[in-house]
Amino acid sequence: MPQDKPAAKKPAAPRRQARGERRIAQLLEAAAGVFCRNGYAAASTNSIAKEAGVSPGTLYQFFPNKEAIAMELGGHLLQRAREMHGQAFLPENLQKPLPELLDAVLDPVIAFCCENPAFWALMHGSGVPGISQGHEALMADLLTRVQGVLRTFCPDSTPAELDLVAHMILGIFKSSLDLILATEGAERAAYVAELKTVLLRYLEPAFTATPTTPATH
Amino acid sequence: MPQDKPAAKKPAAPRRQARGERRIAQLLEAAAGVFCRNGYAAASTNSIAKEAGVSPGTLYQFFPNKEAIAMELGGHLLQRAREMHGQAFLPENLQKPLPELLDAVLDPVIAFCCENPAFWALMHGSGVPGISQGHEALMADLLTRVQGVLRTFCPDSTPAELDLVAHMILGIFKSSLDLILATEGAERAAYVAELKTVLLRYLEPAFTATPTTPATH
Amino acid sequence: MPQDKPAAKKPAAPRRQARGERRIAQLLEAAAGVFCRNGYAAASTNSIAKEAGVSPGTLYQFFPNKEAIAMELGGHLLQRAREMHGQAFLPENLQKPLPELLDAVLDPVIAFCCENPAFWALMHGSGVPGISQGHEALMADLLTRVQGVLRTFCPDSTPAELDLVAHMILGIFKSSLDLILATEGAERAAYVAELKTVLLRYLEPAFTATPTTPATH
Amino acid sequence: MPQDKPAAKKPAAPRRQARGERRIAQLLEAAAGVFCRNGYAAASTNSIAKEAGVSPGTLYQFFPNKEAIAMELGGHLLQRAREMHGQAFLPENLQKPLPELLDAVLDPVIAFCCENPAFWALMHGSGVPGISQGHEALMADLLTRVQGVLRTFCPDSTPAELDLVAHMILGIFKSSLDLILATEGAERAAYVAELKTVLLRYLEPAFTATPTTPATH
DNA sequence: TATGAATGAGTGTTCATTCAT
DNA sequence: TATGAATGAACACTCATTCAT
Repeated sequence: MPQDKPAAKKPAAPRRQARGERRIAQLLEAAAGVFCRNGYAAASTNSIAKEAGVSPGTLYQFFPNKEAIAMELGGHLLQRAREMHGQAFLPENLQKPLPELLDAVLDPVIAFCCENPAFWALMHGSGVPGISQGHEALMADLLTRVQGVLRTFCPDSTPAELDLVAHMILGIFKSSLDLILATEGAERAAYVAELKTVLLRYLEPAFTATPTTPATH
Repeated sequence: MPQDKPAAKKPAAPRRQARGERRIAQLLEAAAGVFCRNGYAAASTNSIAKEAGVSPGTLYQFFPNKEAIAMELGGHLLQRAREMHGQAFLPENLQKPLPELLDAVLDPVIAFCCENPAFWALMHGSGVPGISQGHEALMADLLTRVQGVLRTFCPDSTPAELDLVAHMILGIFKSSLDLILATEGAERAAYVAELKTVLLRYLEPAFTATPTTPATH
Repeated sequence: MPQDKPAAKKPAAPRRQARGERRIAQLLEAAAGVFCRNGYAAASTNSIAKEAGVSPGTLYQFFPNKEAIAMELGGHLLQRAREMHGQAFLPENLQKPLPELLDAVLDPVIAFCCENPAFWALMHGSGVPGISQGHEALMADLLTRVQGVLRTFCPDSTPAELDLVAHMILGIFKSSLDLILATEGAERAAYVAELKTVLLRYLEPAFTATPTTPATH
Repeated sequence: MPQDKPAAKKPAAPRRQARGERRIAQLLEAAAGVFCRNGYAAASTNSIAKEAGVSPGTLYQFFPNKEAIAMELGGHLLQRAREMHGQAFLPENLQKPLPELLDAVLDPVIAFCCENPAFWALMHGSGVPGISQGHEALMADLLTRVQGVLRTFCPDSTPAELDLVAHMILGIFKSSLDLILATEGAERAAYVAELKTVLLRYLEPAFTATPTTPATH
């Protein structure tokens, strides 16, 4: 994909685009704030423009419509989330015992969500098809990765079983994330720990049953 | 004045209201459908009226405003949900061993939510103060009940611990419900079973620790 | 006009119509109240029906539309007002000296307006063409009568002068009536007296200049 | 920062607003017309927008709601009316003999009302609280001023008498204004003259009784 | 006849989007 | 490029009027 990012060294007109890039970042930041506070549906493009300190017309110079803003924002975050998952699910992590594995996988993802609350706001019911698709793609990706991990420990499980368990894990993770994002400090840390406890206890039987003898539940 | 309102068999006036009652039911059903599909905010009163096959004016003959529709719908369901919880948490259930306890508590609640998908749609971010309050009250009630159960098994836990665990349980339940409601038939049953597995494994250590005489609070 | 009023002695079906007459009176009374409180424009037919204790459909069985209610009400009152004027402007009154003439003419009209506040409410800006016409006809009638009185005292005045003075008199009367209707008891009486003072002083020069030598202002 | 807002000659930004200012004037003019023709209540914002030749949305870019339009219109006019009263009731005017005093006070007020017919339309039953308050404040102010004038000429009157007479004067003025605004040219002039005659004759007795040293309140 | 449910055009207002400058 | 005025379809809601019973 050679035309994906202009390689940072084209001498022609990058100065012109610099302002545009800044504007876009400005607008996306404003959008993140407004989406976070009001949710996607209740966020008006005019209010995003105002938050960004520009006129509505300017906003539409960079984004064809409201959905595109959410897409761009969500896309960025999804991209970064995907990268994070790539790191979290490195083979070296997957060979650790379960508790360490959970730490290695969960901690960066939780940190990312805490630092980018708009991500979570957008993922939850933006109603934007593109976002939902992206979210679902991300979820599918995560699902695949989780299934991969599970498979290494329970190689005899049927795909349906793996899918089921992976969905449950993600569900537990998401609901815990709600609690985590709604709290701070020690309480937040307690929820993080509790999430790990839940997953540990849920998965322990399968994992400790020796990699050879997968648990059939 | 014995003929004022005594004849328990609908003497004269209610005949007129019969059509109205039917309309109200019709409108609530239509609203449930639209709320389910689009969420509360994106549901327009005109679309609800159209779905019910009546004109917007008719809708407003029975409901003073959009919020009232949600309140009526959500109120009924909240009420029934509360009743359900009352039955699910009967003392006789609470003395069963954990697996049976989970069955006794979860099954009716899950069944209720499956039969009333609009309930779940309304509870999630309707933005209607009355509904949100009702939902929070319901959640607080559930939380208290769950904590009560936990306390009988883990009488030494601190209130903060009980609160934490109760929140996690509810979170797990809610996220699983999303999966349950999104599926059908065997898959749904599998999710239900898996939810119980998760909770069982999560709570087993605490419950088996002290099968002592349950505290009566 | 033989079919105008059924002559009170037709044996056929007057019983049937009796209820209708009562309904009409009921509705008109309710309308008078609502018009008085809210004005014509802000009065809804439904609220009139409710005030009368009947359904909207019933109202429309007797009146083709909202305007007709105002017309009927205004018509009745206009009719009675006209009759009152007939009595107030009896020749015997017109020959009295000015103070007594003012008493004779003003007192019954003021009394009528105090007893029928809806009359005044309707006359002022109902916006109903028919009412406005009736009101204007009444005013024209009054104007003519006042001009007639003026002419007997100032026979040399031009029609334009008479018209001018008559309009002023009516204007003064109407604005005073607002004050009179807005007050009660002694204060109201004071306003009545003051109105007479104003008119007395305004008209005295013309009236006392002997009937033969009309004042030229 | 000397270039922040010093260059008293419209540096850059206000060019943009020029069109807006014109639109506001246009909309206010349209509103004045519609209010005049139909009254405030019956004037729809859409009809105002249409009269101004713009879309409803444009109207709402400059006014938050219908009431604000009336407030803007009425507020300006009330302000100017108050200023006019200030000039009309200058001490130098109040020491003139009654006929000149009436000219000095009435002429500018009448002229103002003739030039701004919307003022009168709005003052009469707009139902807008802000306007009604402003109108009542204006009337109270006028009342006080009139009472002040009266007191200088009739220092022995009781407050109740002054109030009564002042109310009558205002009432006469208002009803005459209706006639004045409903006519034009010579007829209008005749009504103006007649109004002065009425007030002159009404007040003469009191004023000629004691042309003593005016009280300074 | 009387009811009250039903209608639908209309109201004030919002907001994603476009356009003239 | 950036502005902010302009658009118009849509929304929540009202009310004079009609209709089925």
